[in-house]
Amino acid sequence: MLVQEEVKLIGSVAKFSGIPIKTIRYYEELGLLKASGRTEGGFRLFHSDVLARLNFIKLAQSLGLSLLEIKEFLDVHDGGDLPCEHIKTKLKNKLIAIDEQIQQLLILRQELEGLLSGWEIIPETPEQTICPVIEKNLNN
Amino acid sequence: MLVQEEVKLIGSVAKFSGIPIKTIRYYEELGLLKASGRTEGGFRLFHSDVLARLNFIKLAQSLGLSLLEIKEFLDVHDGGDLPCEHIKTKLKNKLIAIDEQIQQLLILRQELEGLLSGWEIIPETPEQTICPVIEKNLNN
DNA sequence: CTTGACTCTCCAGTTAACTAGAGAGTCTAC
DNA sequence: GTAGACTCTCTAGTTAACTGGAGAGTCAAG
Repeated sequence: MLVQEEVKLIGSVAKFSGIPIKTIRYYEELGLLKASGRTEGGFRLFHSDVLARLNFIKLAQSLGLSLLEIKEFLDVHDGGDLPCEHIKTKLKNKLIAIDEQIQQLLILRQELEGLLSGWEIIPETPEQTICPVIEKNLNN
Repeated sequence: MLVQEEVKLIGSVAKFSGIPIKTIRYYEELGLLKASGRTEGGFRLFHSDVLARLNFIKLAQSLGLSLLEIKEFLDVHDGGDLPCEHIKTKLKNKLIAIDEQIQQLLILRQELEGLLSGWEIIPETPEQTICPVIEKNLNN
């Protein structure tokens, strides 16, 4: 296999992941990340699987998970002997929360689409129309 | 009709909406809310449609909109003569963002479900199994 | 007209998640 | 062996969205 133990400095990781150096260090400080080692002089060394980790963090974060929640999942991944039952419950709750979130997003989506289509109907009324909108959001 | 001009003090609004007094005042300060008036002595008076407004804020917020974004929508609702074209674009972008968010939520949902079902397979292994999980999240 | 619950403003503190800057050391390429 | 780019730690600042407390005024019931 071509799997080479590729090792990167923090700047390189930042570049590849699109996440600022400072943020990476911050994540390390929080325990979301670990450098695989240091150079003689103290520079952090990461191997490239940290990129996947950072991606996961980004994804999870974009979905509204806090860094703390994310850390919990990652800690489990890292094979600590954590209270599995506890985590499992959390996972289940998260699943439910996600379902709710999806439902509400669908609702909002529909509303916004309604508003937009309402707008589209009047294609070129120069400057007269005052946006009639959003009312709908308030009637439920 | 039975529409009575019901007027509430802030404490009552807080109670009905489940939103703390301080937060309501904070929202007013940000311009998300307006009191319909004040008593002689300076107590805020709200009529009850503020509850719908607060609900909308809560919903939108739970979906990841910032108070600023929410304010923009509410401002339009309140009939200011705002740059409609601009808001329209924002709305469209928000729609797209919501779609993406839904997609990613579905992905994460699936992943989490996979993890959970993996767990469920082993119903009663006393204390031996170390959670094998989340790995999947890191392999993409 | 007093008491107790409620509200006011103002100011300061909190949490999460960064972000900026100083001052100093490290690495590498010439 | 030095210049320029990179990295280090440490401290402190920032933004969003609250939250808490002090000190004082208001309201409604008895």
